[in-house]
Amino acid sequence: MSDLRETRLDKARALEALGQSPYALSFAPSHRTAQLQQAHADLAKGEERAEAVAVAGRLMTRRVMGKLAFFTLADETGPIQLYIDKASLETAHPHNPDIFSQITTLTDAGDWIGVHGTLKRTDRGELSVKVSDWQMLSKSLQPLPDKWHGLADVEKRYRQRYLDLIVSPHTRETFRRRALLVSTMRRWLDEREFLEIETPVLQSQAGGADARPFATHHNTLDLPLTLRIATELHLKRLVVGGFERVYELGRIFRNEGISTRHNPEFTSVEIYQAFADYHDMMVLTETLIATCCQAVCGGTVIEYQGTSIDLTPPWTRATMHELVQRATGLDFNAFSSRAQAAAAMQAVDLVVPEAADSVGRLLVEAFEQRVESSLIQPTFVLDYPVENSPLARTHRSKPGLVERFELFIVGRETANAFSELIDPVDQRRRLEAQQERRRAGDPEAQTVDEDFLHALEVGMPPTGGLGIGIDRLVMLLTDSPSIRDVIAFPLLRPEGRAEVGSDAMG
RNA sequence: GGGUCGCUAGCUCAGCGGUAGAGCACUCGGCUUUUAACCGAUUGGUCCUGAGUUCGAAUCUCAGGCGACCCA
Repeated sequence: MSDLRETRLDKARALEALGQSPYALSFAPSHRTAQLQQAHADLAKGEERAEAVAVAGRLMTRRVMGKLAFFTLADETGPIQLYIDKASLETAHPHNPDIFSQITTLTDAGDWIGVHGTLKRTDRGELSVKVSDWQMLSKSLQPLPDKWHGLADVEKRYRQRYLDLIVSPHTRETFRRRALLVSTMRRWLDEREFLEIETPVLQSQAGGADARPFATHHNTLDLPLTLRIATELHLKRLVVGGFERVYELGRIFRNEGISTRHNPEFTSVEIYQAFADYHDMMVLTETLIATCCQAVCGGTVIEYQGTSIDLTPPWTRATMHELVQRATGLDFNAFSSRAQAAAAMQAVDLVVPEAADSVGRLLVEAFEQRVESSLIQPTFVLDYPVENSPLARTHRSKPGLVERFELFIVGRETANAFSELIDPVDQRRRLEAQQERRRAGDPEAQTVDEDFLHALEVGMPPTGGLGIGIDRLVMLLTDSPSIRDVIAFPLLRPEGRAEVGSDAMG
């Protein structure tokens, strides 16, 4: 409503007329509110303490009653009450008899203000700053959302996240936890001598995952480019170069659908450790995630959407074959042809998609249909079919499989790791098979990256590699049902307002 | 891509074929211990957009927009 805005602009002009800018340059708080609450917890009801303090924050509520007013001021650490007494304010400002009416009429909920004063715990027990002076720091021209109900409109919470953050403590806590998780993870890796090295986001050839990329273009070079869909192939080049422990925690872009578990840009960490295999990476994964959980949640047993999740290592390890057999009764080791596997699947009411053109791919289908969503407690699923995993090393003892695991928690894929494929000849064969699938019409199949293959020919040590989806981990540790709850600014369709072109239809 | 639901005042919502409503916020008046302050008065609308049905549409129908959830 422009009336509300106009009223507030009038107040800003009134401040200027008084010689006070509605947009201050700076302010020097002596404390944050949480410090004061803690330091003066011993102050008794009705008592005052003459310590001079300065606090700054956003006005959240205002209660004016004649010659006394109570405001709630919140800084990032939380709220504190302002006790504004007309008589004592006037005593402190003998040359400005209007100071009380100025602070009560020129401020609104949403303004940033700074105050000086002393401490007082009111008769009702609320620690307050008894205000002796005040200053507008930034005049707000827009009303805050409903102070009691907050922002219920989910769309508005995502589109105007700043409002959501102002009124929703839970949202603020989610992003604090996200930051803590990321910093804990980096510290843990840094302490173990993993080097974080940044690899290119803009690439002439996207690789390292089965996914469709975003396309863009470099003008000066007149070069088509894509945004990365994984960091894998470049981090492996760094291992070839002699860095034995590397990682990168950063943004990945995949041109795919949007859902409660998918955002087109998301954050992953990929970690590579020379001389390690996928068993080592399992230990690393459960230790790292348990460490982060401990730091973020204060323990390793947490609640997610009403279900208790125990992240205390060690976690369950089971092969995909075992899990599928347990869930369906089908032993995929016994099938010698796709037709045989497909018939067996149909006999137990499993869907057999055309695109799943091998026993291995059907095994993955059966897993996704009957097992995945039931893996609530953390579970390492081991030993995937080779045709689904072109960058993983073939299994040391099981033909047709690779040394790969995926980690599932609350039915969601949360991490993915291999004993990396370092044999350049085998790698070329696998990528060429992918290229063939791509030609046959699979837009997610991988391409042959000649420079990557050259790097492998130069020589890569045996290496364990791991990728963890940070957003899904944050969802788990913040009890968030949607990925949009853990991404500050999730991708949304632009709000469509009546377009000029549509008028022509009238 | 399919299905279900939603969109009404700045915010939270009611109204479901017959004058557009409430609480909070805003504005004005009162109030020196409030904390969802209270009491009184006022103000505030492209009922998401467009078309249709109807004497009459926020309400019914169709199309579109945006979103949420479920399914693929």
